[in-house]
Amino acid sequence: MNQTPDPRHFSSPTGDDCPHLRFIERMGDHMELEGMPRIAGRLFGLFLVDPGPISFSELAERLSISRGSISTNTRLLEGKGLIERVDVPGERQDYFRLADRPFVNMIHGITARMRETMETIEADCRARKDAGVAQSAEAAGEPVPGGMRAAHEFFAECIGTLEGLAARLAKRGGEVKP
Amino acid sequence: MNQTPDPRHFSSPTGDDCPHLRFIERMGDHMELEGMPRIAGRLFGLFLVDPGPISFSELAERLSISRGSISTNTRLLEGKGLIERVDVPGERQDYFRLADRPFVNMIHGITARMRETMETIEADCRARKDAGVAQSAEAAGEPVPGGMRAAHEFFAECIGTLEGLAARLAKRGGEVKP
DNA sequence: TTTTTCGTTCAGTCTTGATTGAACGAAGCG
DNA sequence: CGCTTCGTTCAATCAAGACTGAACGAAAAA
Repeated sequence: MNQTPDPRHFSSPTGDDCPHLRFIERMGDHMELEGMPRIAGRLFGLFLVDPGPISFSELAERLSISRGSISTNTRLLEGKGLIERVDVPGERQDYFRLADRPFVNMIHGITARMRETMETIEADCRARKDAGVAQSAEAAGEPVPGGMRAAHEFFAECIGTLEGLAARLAKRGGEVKP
Repeated sequence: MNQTPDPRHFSSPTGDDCPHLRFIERMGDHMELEGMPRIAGRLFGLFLVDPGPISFSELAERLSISRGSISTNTRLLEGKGLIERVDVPGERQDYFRLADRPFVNMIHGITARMRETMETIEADCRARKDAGVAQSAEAAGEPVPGGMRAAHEFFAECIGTLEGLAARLAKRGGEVKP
């Protein structure tokens, strides 16, 4: 089955020479790099190009993706706050559109992952202190290795900085205007 | 073969109840989440706990990892500027230690990926403009979809913010003190 | 009611990439 | 020179997860 979006709605059969399709694939690549299914990235890319409400089955057609994958990945993107499910009066199908502030929400997703990691590091540091010392040779004098402290500080700093960026983006508007 | 680090150097056979080992596994998880091999993450975690020069074969022993994987992943981390290969006089083996400013370099790696994506988006935008219009229906009035512009702006903003953070960390010291 | 059209779920397939282990060349040591 | 000990490379294995397609239940339409 064809892996590239249905070119019927665009201009090029391959997609390599159409900025729209290239952009969509690019978001797929990038998202995949970030550890997300490629299809989710392509969906997001499509919505960036065409934010208007798009029906469930039209998504499947335009991207040549099985309905199963559409269901899974739209729910994934919905959970991350990147797209929204909207009711279209008189229509039985589900419709989706780009969320209000997709990029702001994307940042929140990233910081959430970081915060989770950071908190387990904190727990490890506490456990390390509580457990006393003298269990392993190389930690005799210093309860918490400098690297662990540095890692914790790094995550804290990152989270703060990114949420600052999110707040700035949100204030400036943040939503994607067509 | 055992998947957990060799507990001989620590205190617990499972690693679940030793902050050091938990931390190492945690970094493995996090790095894997970020799309990097888990082993690379565990290596990095080990160096955060024990930054001192560690020999090639000791890495294999302590983490119960094949020499092939050590070779591959140390080179990966080296390329990312997270660890360094150091010469230990009189020793035939390769030794590694934590890089000077691992987290600063980590940020640069992230921004590099983002910049790459951003630049291809820029190219798409230019191509979209140059190609004139009137090729697809939904882009008749507006050359570049708002979502593409927003995505580009987002990446630019992210890169700027993160490099600002990197600069701040570098100035503040940035290196991990033992 | 029956029929059709939805979206979801899940078992199965398939792709991708990590990991290993053996083979190899280089380089110090005897 | 052999012999050993390195680190690298590569084919083969293995595992994780994406993706599909069919089966399913719900709900509108007829």
